Amino acid sequence: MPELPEVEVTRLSFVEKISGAQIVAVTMGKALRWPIGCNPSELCGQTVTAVRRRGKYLLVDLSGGLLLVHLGMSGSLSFGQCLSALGKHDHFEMLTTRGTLRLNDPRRFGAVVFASGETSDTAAKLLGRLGVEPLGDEFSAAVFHQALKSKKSSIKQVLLAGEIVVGVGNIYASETLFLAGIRPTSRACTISKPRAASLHAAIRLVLQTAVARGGSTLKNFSSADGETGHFQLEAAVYDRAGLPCRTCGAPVKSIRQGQRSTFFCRTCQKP
DNA sequence: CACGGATCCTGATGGC
DNA sequence: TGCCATCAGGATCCGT
Repeated sequence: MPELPEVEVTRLSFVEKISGAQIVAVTMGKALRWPIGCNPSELCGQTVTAVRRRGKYLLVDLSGGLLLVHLGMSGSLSFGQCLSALGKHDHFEMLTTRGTLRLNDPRRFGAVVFASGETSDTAAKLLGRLGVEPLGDEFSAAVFHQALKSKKSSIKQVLLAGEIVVGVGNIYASETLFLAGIRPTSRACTISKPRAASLHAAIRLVLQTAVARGGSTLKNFSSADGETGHFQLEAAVYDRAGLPCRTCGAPVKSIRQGQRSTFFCRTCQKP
């Protein structure tokens, strides 16, 4: 499931294998979030030239356009020699000369959209408002702090919105704010420069570590309970309501912000 | 225009 | 066991 690190790890898992492949057939299952925006047969004969990532979107470059793939809340991609029939939640399948790309997405919040080019209206509508890449050079502490000044809503909501920086999902929003010692309810515009710098560092550290770990999310780690050899990646606050803060022992608080759960420590995270 | 809330959909889980 | 309510890692759209 799809936080930025998992999207990136998914990309890395098949980009080399699929690049150069020619599309042979495309099959659609039930409707995803948006229509694909072309006749699937138009994809046949096109060549996959690359697979890139922008935020949580995968950009599958074709000889005659590109496919924007989003995994939503519950989507996952597989690439290989698919011999089995389409499953109940397989809603997109692309047979190529090098293997088959499949999207499995029970909740169908994901999408596969064809765009004629990266600057087309279709692509611009989906990618145009995205903030900077958290692991790229453009994401500096100074620019981050400056951007936060213009946002009146809570810092947690600002992180989730992805208009300043992409890739911080609901889990990592709580975790990075804990690492930075910032209360999730603080208005973004009130965050001082040194605190913005702490948050900037926390975002890069957490996302970098997750990518290096193969995209495994904190959620998956905590549900893989029992003897973990991966203690260092256990959530500090996420999904730990009422449990003792790992730093100070105070019970972790749970609130809701914009219909999403937020977890934090009242002692360690200052407004 | 910036913000907060409703919304898309299915499945897992917990209370009664 | 079943039935119902609630919640789930996302992001757009709509009303104020």
